[in-house]
Amino acid sequence: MNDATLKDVALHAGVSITTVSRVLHNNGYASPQVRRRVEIALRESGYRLNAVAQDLRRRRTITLGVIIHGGLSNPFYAEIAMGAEQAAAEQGFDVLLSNAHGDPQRERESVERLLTRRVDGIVFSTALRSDNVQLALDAGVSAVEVERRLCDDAPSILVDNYAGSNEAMRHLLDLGHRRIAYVGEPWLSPRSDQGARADSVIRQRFESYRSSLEEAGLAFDQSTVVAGPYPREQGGWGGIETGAAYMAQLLDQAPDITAVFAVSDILAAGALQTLYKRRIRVPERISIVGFDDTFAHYLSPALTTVVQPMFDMGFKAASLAINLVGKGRPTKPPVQYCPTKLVVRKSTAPPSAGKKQRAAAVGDNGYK
Amino acid sequence: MNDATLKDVALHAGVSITTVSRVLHNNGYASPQVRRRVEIALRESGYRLNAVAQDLRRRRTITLGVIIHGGLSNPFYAEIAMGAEQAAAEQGFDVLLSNAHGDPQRERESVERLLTRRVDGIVFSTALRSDNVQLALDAGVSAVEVERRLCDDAPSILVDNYAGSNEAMRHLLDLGHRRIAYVGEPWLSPRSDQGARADSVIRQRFESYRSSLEEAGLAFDQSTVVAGPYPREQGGWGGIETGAAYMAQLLDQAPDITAVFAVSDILAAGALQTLYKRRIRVPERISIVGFDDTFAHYLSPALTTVVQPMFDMGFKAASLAINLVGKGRPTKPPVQYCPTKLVVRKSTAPPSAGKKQRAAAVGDNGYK
DNA sequence: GGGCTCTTCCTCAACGTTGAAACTCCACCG
DNA sequence: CGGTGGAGTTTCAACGTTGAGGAAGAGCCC
Repeated sequence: MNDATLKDVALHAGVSITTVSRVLHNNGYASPQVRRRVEIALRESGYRLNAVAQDLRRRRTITLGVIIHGGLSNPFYAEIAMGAEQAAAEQGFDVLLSNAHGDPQRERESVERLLTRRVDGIVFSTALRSDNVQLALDAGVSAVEVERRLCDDAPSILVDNYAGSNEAMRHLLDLGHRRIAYVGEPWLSPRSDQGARADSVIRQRFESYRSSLEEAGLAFDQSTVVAGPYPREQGGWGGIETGAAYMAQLLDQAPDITAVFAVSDILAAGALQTLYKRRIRVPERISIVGFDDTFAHYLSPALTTVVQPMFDMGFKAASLAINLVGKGRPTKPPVQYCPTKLVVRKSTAPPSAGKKQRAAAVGDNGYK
Repeated sequence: MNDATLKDVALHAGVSITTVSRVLHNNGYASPQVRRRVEIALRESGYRLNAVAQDLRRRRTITLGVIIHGGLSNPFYAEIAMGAEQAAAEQGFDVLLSNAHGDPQRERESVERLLTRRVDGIVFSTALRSDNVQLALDAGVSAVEVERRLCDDAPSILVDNYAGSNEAMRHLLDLGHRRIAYVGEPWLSPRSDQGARADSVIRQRFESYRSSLEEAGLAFDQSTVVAGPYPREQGGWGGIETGAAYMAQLLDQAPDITAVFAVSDILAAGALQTLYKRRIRVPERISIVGFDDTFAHYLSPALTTVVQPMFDMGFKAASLAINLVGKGRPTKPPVQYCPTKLVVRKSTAPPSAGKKQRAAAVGDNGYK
C-alpha cells in the first residue's frame, strides 16, 4: 500500500507537483537536469498514476461499459464482449463488464451503474429495451447497439441475416437439393426478451428461407417447416432438445427431405443427434446447414454453417462508441451491417451422394 | 450532459452540500422537511452520484479486476469471467475486464492498468506468471488465482483434476472396459504459456489415468496413449484436428481398445469426428469420455464428460478476492479445490453392447 | 540599462465527494 | 438567567490530479 502521490515525488525530487506531472506526460518545459531528477524520484518512490483522480479532474474516464445479454448458455455474447474488449484495449480504453441476465430491469440497473461510474460509452450486446439505450444517450454518453436495432437514436451494428440465410440456401440448392426443411424458432415468443433470437432476427432468416425457395422456383411447403412455439417440457427455449425433437418430427412428416436449414448451431446440433441415433448419415442421406458458427467446428460431422462475425461486431461496436465519445447524439445514427459468411465443412453434399461421399469441400475448415 | 452535482442540488434545495449527501446516504441528522426538500431537489435536477469523485475521496473503488487468459477458442475463461462478474455484482462490485491474450507481457500490462485504476482486487484466470500476481499483492490489492497455482502468496481456486479423471476412469472400468486409451496433451510444451492446459493440470490427469488402471489391476500400455507434442502442421495446439489425428493413430496402433479417455472436450470432439468418418459407432463399439463440459452436450452422441465448475470457480474466486480486500497479504493463503462431477450422457456404454444400445444413462442430461 | 522574449518553474484553483469539527438554535435545568 | 445538551445544519479541509496564469531568471536588442 505504498501509494506514493505526485506530491511525494515532488518533495523527493525537490520540485513542484506540476513539474512532476509535466515530466510524466512529457508536455511543457522541463530542463534535462530537472527531468532526470524527477525521473529518478518517480522510480525510487514506486509512483503509480492514480487514474481515479485523473478521471475526476479531466471529467472523463477512459472507460467503456459493455452490457452483455446473458452469456451463459451461448458463447455468442461472450465473443462480442471479447471483440469489444479488444477494440477498447487498442484505443487505451478500459472495459467495465456488466451482465443483464436477459432481464430489462437488470439491464437498466447496469446502465445506471455504468453512468454513475461515468463511462464514456456503452456497448449494448444485446439491448433489451430501447429506453435503456435512451437513458445512456440522455446522459450524454455514446451508446451502440449490437445485433438488434431497438433504439432509433443509437447507431447499430447488425447482421445481414437475410443475405446469410440466402447464402446457406443457395449452397444447398446449388448442390442439387430440392426438398429443404427449415428448423427454426418462433419469432413472436410470449416473452420477447427471453431469447436473443426472438423477433426480427429469426423472422429475417425465415423470410429468406422462403424467398430463396421461390427464387429457385420451388414451392413453399408447410410440412417441411418446424418452428415453435416450444413445448414447455423442452424448456420453452430453442435448445438442443428442441432441435432433436424437431428433426424427429420432420422425419415423420416429410421423410423425403434431403437437406435441413437450421437457424442456429444449437438446433442443428440437436438435429444431428437425432440423425445419429437413427443411423441416418450426414451428409450422405441428409445435408445440414447451421447458423452462428459457435461450436459448429466441433460437431460430427463438422457443421457447414453461416458465420456470424461476433468478435468483429463487438470490435466495431466498441470502436464506434469510442469514436462517438463527446460528439453528442448523432443526428443520423449509422446502421452498419456486418457480412456473414458461409463456411462449408462436412455436413453438406449433393443429395444421395451414395456410398462414396463426394464432399462439397470448398474452403473446408474441417479436419484433414 | 446535465451533470448535476451535489452543489447544484444543495443550491436548488437551499441547504448545504453535506446535508444533501446525508440525505442521499441516509446517515446523520436531517429534519423531515429538509429531507423532503432535498429529495425533491434531487429528483428535479436529475442528480446522479459521481462514483469517480466518491472513489477518490474514499480511496476505494468498489471494483474488481478480472484478467482472462485468452478466451477466444475456449469458452473456459469466458465462463470463469461470468462467474466472477456474478459474484462481484452480488456484492455491489463492478468488474473491469482485461484480456492477457495468453501473453505474460500483456498480462503484466493488464495488471498495471488495473492497479492504476485502483481496483480493490484482481482475479487471475488463468495466471501466466507468478510475478504478475506478486505485483498486485505488492500494491496492496487482493489477488486470487483460478485453475493454476503459480504464486505461493495468493489464494487459489483449483480443480481436483486427479479426482475428476479418476471418476471418469472408474466409470469406464465399472462399465467393464479393460482396454482404455488416453488422448492427451503434452505437459511440457516448449512454450508453457501457450495453452492453459499445459503443465500440472494435464499431468495430473495423466497420472490419474495411469493410477486408475493400476488400481483396477490393469497394466499400463504405452500403445494406448497418445499425447503430443503436437505436429506443427496441426497448429501445434490441442485443437480438434489433433484429437482427430490422435484417434486415427490409436485405431492403428491399438485396434482392440473399447474406450477412450480424452483430457478435453475438444480432443474428444476430434476423436468423435474420426470415428464418425470411419463409421465406428459410439458408444456401441467405442466409448468416449471427455473433460471440461464446455460443449459436450451438443456433440453426437452427447458426450459423457467431467464437468469443471468454471462458473463456480470464477464466482468463488471473486468472492474470495472481495472478502480479502483491505485484509493485507494473507499469511497462509487458502487453496480451495473445486469438485468435478462426471456427467454421464450418451457416449459411454458397456463394451460390445451390441445392436441394442443399453445406454449407461444415469443422470442423463442428453435429449430424450 | 530598460524593455522584450524565452525558458523554466511554481502557485492556485478547480474536479465532486466526504467526514470531522464547528456552529446555531432551542429546550430544559439548576 | 447562565449553562448544558442535543438536534439540525454548515464550514472546511482533504482525496490526487491538472491546467491556466504568473513569476523568476537568462539572453538579446536598441
